[in-house]
This record gives sequence, structure tokens and C-alpha cells, in this order.
Amino acid sequence: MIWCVEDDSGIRDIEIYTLKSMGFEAQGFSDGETFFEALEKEKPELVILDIMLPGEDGVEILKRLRTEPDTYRIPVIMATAKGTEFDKIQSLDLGADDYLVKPFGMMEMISRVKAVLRRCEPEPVQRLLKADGVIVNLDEHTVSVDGERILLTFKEYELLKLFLSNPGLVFTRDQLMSDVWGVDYIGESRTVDMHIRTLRQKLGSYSYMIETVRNVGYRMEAKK
Amino acid sequence: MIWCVEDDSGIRDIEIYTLKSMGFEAQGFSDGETFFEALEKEKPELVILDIMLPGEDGVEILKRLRTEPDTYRIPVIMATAKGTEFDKIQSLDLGADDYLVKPFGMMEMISRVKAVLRRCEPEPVQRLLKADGVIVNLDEHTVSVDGERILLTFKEYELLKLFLSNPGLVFTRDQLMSDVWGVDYIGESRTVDMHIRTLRQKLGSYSYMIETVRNVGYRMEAKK
DNA sequence: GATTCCTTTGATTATTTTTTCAACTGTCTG
DNA sequence: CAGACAGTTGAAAAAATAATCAAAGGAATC
Repeated sequence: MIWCVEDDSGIRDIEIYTLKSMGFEAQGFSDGETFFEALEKEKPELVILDIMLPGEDGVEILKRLRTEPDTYRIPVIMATAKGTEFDKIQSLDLGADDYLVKPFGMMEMISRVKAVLRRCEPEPVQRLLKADGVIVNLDEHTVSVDGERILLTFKEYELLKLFLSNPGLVFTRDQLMSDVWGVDYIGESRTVDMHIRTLRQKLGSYSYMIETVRNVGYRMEAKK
Repeated sequence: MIWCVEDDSGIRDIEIYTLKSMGFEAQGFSDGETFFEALEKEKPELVILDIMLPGEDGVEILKRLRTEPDTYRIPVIMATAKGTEFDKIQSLDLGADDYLVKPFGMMEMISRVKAVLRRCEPEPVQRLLKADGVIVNLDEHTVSVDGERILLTFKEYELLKLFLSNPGLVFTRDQLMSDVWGVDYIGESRTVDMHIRTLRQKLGSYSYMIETVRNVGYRMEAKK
């Protein structure tokens, strides 16, 4: 969610409109008071902050944001008609992430928003496998179905991981055996079937994802 | 270390001089070739990149930086006399972090450098690790549960710290061993179990936070 | 140097997962 | 439609893994 604090409703509307049309969620505020009020409930991903505002001005708001521990990491892009070097330096040194000089093009605004967000997002660390409503988090070793955590045993987890890593591919029982149990494992009777069954049960409404290929083995098919 | 790629030696020298006088380490390059050569040996904290360069131009260099896995996270500020919205958008969308239009003031440059670096530096190490009613104070080296101080042994404390620093992630016994005991420690895996047990006991009603992941290891559940 | 507390370890118990076996169901084929 | 084959189901045995306990070995402290 991106928040624009701007007293000129014309400009504000254009900003919101452009952000939304570029796929961002956006919301506008006309002054610091309503802005801080909303901040109690929710934190935006980024704030575009006009400097010239009635009441508390943008620089004041920025200072306040940077003082509070809850908000000091929120990225802020300042926007103003004052384009002197001093104005820019002041804002940037107070902790703004970027600075837009009015009149600025909407596409420049978008590019700067993207640039700041890009730099702010942490390196992706979580390795995930997804298909339909099923998500496997390899780092947490957890599995969720439609957002609900489900508990899998080790073998079930390994099977699911194998299937999700190779969507669409058929695996014979022997292949599943050697991949999940290890190449030199000796075991015959319906062990794989058994685990497929329990896995299907736990996947609930997504049990259809594990398809039986008669005479061959099993396969994971992601719909949607 | 900040690197400036700029063919005009006059401008380059001023940039370097200003950066150094502001306490940064700085180094200049007159073209892409020497720049990439130096990049083999060392990685800069930030690059100020002129667009108009002999040979490979700044945009090309930026593209190349963003393609290589070794360099794609290096912050880049573009600098150029071309100040049209298109130029800015192009650079920013290619992955630049900021854009300076020549002639730019040296203090603006410093402010933008600071702003970009500020945003790039990782979150300060949290000196207070919290989860549910458990609080670890790294400065005091104390742990409290529901406000009550509890006494942990060294290994217990290190374990808890590791878990709280990585909420949700699973750790195998081997990982716990190498992280808490040291990489080259050789010992039975029962040792870890034992410390997990004592730690759980001391966490009292929060013992559930340390989850056993059968066949894998342990994990601290990231609640709240 | 004695004492205390922390750490480690082996043995034992408890718990969960995995495997097995047999019966069952469905599908395909002649 | 019967028979054979392949997959599914259910329960119970077997195996694997983790938790617990008690006791020995170490490190730090006084």
C-alpha cells in the first residue's frame, strides 16, 4: 500500500490514479493529521510526502516518522515545488529516500517508487514451492493448504516436495522409492501407496493433485 | 568505498574530493573498461555512474551490473546532463537507485549517496528479541518469560538466541551443533536434545514454542 | 583444592512413523 | 459378465526417532 500526503486534491487524485493503474494499492491524505491517524492502524509500504502542507508540513512529518521506532524504516519520497539544492539536501538528510520536484511526470514518480521499493525489499530468503493452494516452505519445513498449516510426516513431506519440484512428471513406484527412501532401500509391498494415501488425505480438497497413472505410478497435476 | 565512473577528469576530481572530505572512501574511473577490471578484485559500496562515456556507456554498464549475480545488488546512482523524464525513467527502470541531473551540487550528491546507503544498510541488529512472552535482551544477556527473569546456561541462551533470530526456520541438529558449539565440534546428537529439554523446561508455559520436526530437527514457531 | 554448576553421555522409556499384510474396490479385457 | 490385475483401505506389527532419566565427566568459581 502506497500513501500520498498532498493537499491539492487534483494532484493527489492523479497520483493515486496513476499508482493504481500501475498495479499499486494507493490511498491519499490531505494533511498530516489524518495521515498519522491512519498510521495507527496500518503501515504503508511507502509514503509520497508533499512538503507544503496546511498545518504540520512535510519536513515535520518526516522528522516525526523517523523518530518513532514503528515507522522509522518506512520509505519516504518527498515531493515539492521548491527545487533548490538546499531543500533537497534538507529532506534527504532528514531521512527521505528520494525527492521529486514539481511539476514531475507521473512516469518518473512510478519509476522512483519502484526504485525505492526495489532497494527496500529484502533479499528473497524463503524458498517456496507452490501449486494451487498448496505451499511448501523449504526453509521452515512447513506445508500449508489454503493458508492452513498441515502437519506431514517426513516421508509425506519428501514425497510432496518431489512432486512439487517436478510438476506434471510421472514417477514410478521404484523411482519414488529410490528418491525418497534412498537408492539401496529394499521394500516392496504397497509402502508407497500407503504414503500417497495419507498424503492425499492431508491435502484434503487438493487430493486430486496427486494423480494415479495406472500401470505406471503417480503424478502431480496442478490445475488453476 | 564509493566509485565514480566519469570521463571528465575535472568533474571526477571534484566528486572524489567531495566524497573524501565527507569521510567516504572514493575512487574514480574514466571508462567502463577500467571499472570492470577493478570490479574483478573488489566490490564498491556504491557506484556513481555517468551516462555519457567513451566506449560502453553508463546505461550499458548498469545493465551489465544488474545481470551479474555478483554485482546486481550494488547500489548505483546515475549522473548525466540529459535530464528528460525519459532518461530518468530508463535508468531507474533498469535498476538504478537514484538519478542526478548535471550540473548537480556536490552537497546534493552527498545527500543522495547517504540516502541510498542508508536504505541499503541492513536493519540494525535487534538488541531485543521477542516472541510471545519471551524476551531476550542481548545487551543485558538476560531472558525473561512473562516479565519474570529466568536463568539460562550459556548453551541454552545461545540456542534460544539462534531460534529467536530466525523465527520459523528449521535447524537440523547438525546446524545447531555447528552454530552453538562451533563448526568443528564432534558430539552426540543427544546433547542437543538434552539442551532443548532443559530450555523447554525453563520456558515453562512457552515450551510449545520450540517445535520438534521429526527426522529433521527443531524450529521456533513464529507466532504474533 | 574443593565445590558447584554445567555439560555430556549411555541406557531406558515413550511416542510417532513406517511398514506389512490381508481384504476390498474398481477397471479393463476377453 | 467373470476373471485378472492394479490400486485403495484398514488395522496392527515393527521400526525409527525423540524424550526422559540418572550418572559421570568437566569447567569455572570461590
